[in-house]
Amino acid sequence: MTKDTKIRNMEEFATASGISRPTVSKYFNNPDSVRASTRQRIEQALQEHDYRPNIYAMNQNRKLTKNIGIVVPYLADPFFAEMARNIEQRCIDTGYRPTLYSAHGNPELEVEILDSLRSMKPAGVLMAPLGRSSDQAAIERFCKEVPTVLFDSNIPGIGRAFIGSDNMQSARLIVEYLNRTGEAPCFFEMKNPANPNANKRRQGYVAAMEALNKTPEIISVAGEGWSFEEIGRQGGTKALAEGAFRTNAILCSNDRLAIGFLSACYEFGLTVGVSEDSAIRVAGMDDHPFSRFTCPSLTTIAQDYDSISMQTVETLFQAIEGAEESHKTTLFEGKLIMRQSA
Amino acid sequence: MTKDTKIRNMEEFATASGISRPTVSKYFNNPDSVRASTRQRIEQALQEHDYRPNIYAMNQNRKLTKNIGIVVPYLADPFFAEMARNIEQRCIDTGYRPTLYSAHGNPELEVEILDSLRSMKPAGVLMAPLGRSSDQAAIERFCKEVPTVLFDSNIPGIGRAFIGSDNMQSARLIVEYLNRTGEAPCFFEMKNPANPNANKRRQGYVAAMEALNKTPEIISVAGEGWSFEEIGRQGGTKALAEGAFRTNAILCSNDRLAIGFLSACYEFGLTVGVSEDSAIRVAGMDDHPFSRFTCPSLTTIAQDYDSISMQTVETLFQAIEGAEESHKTTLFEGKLIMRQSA
DNA sequence: CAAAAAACTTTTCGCGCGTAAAAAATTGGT
DNA sequence: ACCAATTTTTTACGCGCGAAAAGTTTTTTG
Repeated sequence: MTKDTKIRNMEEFATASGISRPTVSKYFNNPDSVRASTRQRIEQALQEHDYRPNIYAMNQNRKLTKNIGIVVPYLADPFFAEMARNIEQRCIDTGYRPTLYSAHGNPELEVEILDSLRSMKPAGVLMAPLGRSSDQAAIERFCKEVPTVLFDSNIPGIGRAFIGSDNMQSARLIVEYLNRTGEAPCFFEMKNPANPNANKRRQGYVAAMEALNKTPEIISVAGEGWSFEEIGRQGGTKALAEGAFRTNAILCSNDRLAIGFLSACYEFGLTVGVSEDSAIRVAGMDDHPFSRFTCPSLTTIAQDYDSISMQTVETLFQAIEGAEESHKTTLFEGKLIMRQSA
Repeated sequence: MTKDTKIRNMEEFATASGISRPTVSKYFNNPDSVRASTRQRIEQALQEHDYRPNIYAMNQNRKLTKNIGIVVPYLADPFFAEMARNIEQRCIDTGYRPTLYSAHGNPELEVEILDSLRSMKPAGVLMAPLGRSSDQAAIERFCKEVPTVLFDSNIPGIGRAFIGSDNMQSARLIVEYLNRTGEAPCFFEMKNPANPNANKRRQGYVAAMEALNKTPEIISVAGEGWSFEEIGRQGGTKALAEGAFRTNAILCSNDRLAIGFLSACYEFGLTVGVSEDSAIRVAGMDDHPFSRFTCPSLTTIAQDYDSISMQTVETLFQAIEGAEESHKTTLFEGKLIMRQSA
């Protein structure tokens, strides 16, 4: 890499590579749009002079930028961190520039992110909304201006598409497993869940229990925000003290809640697990990255991270290219992950 | 909010607000740089017409943008997610636009992020490098072009400043505590730690042990990458099977490793805790967000998240304004968090 | 109240690139 | 080697704003 002549702009770079500036511009817009021989000359000059177009000047006049916004509700939750990593990489591989935003559990920040996003004219946005607390009107307005694909948490009718997990199927799967291997489970959840998946899961639990001719037993605990572990621990402690559980199997609405509940069980002196000498079985949902390492390791339903993220970005790219307005919903099935807790 | 006349650019907005365009421009550059009466008129017009300057046109000509880059090594680690959240908010409050990047444990991606960052001409960058695997030359080059403050993980001599934890002090604190309340601890770590803090912690452990006239016992386990829990679990299982620990107190190099080690203890049938009937005591370092919820809850050393993030952004803003070239290192003391595991 | 200082307006220029239209060059097929 | 199709060059314009200079108004100071 020889950096003899410093390139200041595209004009100079075009001169240095012996190509006209508009053609170079065309190349940066889409390398395949120029003849192979031309592309080679540009790419060779690129190695010699390490020039990069000014992104601000580029995006100022382009009708559509190559930017993709990724919005998640709570980045300190490793589930979303993993998801974001996955999605980011796919965007980069397709030649786009992803930018990651987290609402940090705050609806107002979520709207601010959308405003900020609007002003950077993204080609599209991938968004997992906060859910119940979201400013739905604001999100709807945004989705009308920018092609947006929702994932993880649905807001019916908003955005170009929704990709998520089949919570009904997942709940049925784990309920049937627990019932087959012991007592049918009680359902442990937050009273006012932030995430709409929680409601689907409760419905799935009830449906699955009724199909088995068992009475659903739901324990809803108080708590706001995204500190699910703490809510699970406090609510679990209270519920255990009150003897609220009618069976010895507990299905938690999600893994983070389950992690907190496990902590409550431990403090309560209850041994958790599948084995004969255990007092209680606990299962979660999501296959959170840390669930493998709880004590005991957590039996759960794994969401299909890869499929969800792939489908999410592909759907967005379709929406960017062709202007489909259909609002499809795609759900992926969960897989049973059998570990030691249930 | 009346949106009668659609504002397309600053010219139109200036006309609508009865102020000249350069003054409006000045306002957006720094609201305090215009007279109070003018500011009021602009802000009133802002409410009536909801205009936002084109960020691309803005940044094209500004020598320094209002962008701040935040680079972390691994976002799926809740420690960095928390840190990022904290730092992000502080930047926004100061009127800057932070953008978050994660190297996802990949040194090449880390360099790509730096390249991408360069082309967006940020006012400054806050970076926690990957550590040992980082392309130090590339980072050094970057730091010479853009004011950069390093945090969490130091690369000596690079960047405007480094802000982190006092690992030596932290290690001494926990070693003394463990020694005072039972047997002196063995040190459990990764053989080739990605993060340079690990080395400081080992040094701190050795120094503290020697000060107590005890022989340091270090168990280093194999494993690459950022799957610390899995490395801790596998390495822990192996070490336990081999009877590698000379005392019944184990100090893990960080909480994630400790979480994996706890999992190994559980599978091994060892009861962990401070109580008389426990077989082994386990402690970690970092006060990871999940450490409160392990079984048993993890005794650890808390890093001072708030102080570190505050000092980090303040140092950067000082570096942006005044051109100090001193490269200060600031370390914050850790606090002992006594829980049930040790 | 006059002079000095500060804030504002007007004018003009340029940033680095996208884009469009017309002219010129290259390519491929026969 | 010739014509048509494709690609590239030339030319020209505009995007939305920052910035500098010079003139004008307002505010502050003594």
